[in-house]
Amino acid sequence: MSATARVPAHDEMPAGKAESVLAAAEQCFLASGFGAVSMDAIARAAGVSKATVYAHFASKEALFGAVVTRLSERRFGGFSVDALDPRAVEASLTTIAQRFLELILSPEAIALNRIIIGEITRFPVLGEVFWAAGPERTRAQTEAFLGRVAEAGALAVPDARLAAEQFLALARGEIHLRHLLRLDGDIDAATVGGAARHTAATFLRAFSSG
Amino acid sequence: MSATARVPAHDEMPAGKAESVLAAAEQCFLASGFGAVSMDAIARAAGVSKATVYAHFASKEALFGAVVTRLSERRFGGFSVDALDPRAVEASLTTIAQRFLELILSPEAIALNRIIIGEITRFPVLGEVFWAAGPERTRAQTEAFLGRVAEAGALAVPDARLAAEQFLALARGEIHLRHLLRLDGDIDAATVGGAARHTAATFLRAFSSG
DNA sequence: GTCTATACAGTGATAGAC
DNA sequence: GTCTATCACTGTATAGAC
Repeated sequence: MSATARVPAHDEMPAGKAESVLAAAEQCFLASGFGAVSMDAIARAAGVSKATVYAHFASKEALFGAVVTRLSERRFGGFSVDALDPRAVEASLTTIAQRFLELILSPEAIALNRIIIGEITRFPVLGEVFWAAGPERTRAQTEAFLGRVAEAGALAVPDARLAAEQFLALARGEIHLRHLLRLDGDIDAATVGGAARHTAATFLRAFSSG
Repeated sequence: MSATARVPAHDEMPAGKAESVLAAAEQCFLASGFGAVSMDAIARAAGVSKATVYAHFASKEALFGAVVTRLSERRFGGFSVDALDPRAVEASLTTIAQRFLELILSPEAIALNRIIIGEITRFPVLGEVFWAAGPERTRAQTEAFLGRVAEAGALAVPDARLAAEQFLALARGEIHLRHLLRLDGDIDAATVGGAARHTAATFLRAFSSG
């Protein structure tokens, strides 16, 4: 055995060791959850010693919280439907459903959702963090869009918030739970497109102004 | 079954220690998940020694699998909508949505769902067990009911399977995820009733035969 | 701050007496 | 089958050198 220190291959970011610990912890936790990952494994993946990990994060729980919070905000922060045309109702609704499905069915989002749900008893606050970054944001965006649609007179939407919840529930369908349970493989573009069209069609029938 | 009047010393465990281990493990796993529960804690809760636990279950994993399988089937086996009238569409759909919500939002079902999702990476087969006992069963029941409704001409349902999925997705809404994330307290009868009525009303607008 | 080495508690699982 | 006592191992967290 050589005494030379092993340098991790993809440590190209000059953001310091704290960042590399955080990145390594992200990958480990997403892959295996909280309980199955040891601080040794995280330190090894980050290319630092365990003492260095503890120099930046007080405990495994604190590190987990930091990882989940950052991941939630980074993952769902980009969802926006501001640019869609409220007069092309069916096309825009189909696009919203498709973007929503691609977001929540992405491997990273599914893995994040799994570990939060699984550890919610131990980390109750993470539920609120995740909700604010994810479902709350997508719902608010959709609600605002439906408000613009109603203003344009293209649909009859007496309660935009309820309608947005129902639209997203329809889009989520049973696919989301099937992915959480590992019953379906990776996302298929055709399947997502079909689900998005079914969602928009059913929603339109229920809320058409005629 | 003997006719002799032989009174056991303790009425607490009429079904033997294997059953009491299973019952204790159910409570422990539901309360804290897989990783946070030790075999010592289960043995203590069952009132037996750890060696007795291992005399009946080969490993912690095997015990966990037995618990989850039994719980899934016991919990969701009773869901049936055979007795509902397909001509009283709105009332029957509201009842289905209400029963469905009461089932999936019950504390036991939520806790079961949590630990399965959280440990699905370690126990992939449990996803199939849970799906067959829960979502698959409720969907098949609802689909059969919608088939009878379409036969009676009360609704236009070209694809009963898709319609059943959409109906249950609408019923699940965002409440289910909020409960999984511990964001809502125990179920409120008025809230469930309201959600069930909204579900039935929206579904009826989308699938009315007129 | 970062490393090596280690303290200390807790875990799953088993041996042997009864 | 059931118990008590114990094993081998892994985990988190820390002490002390540099």
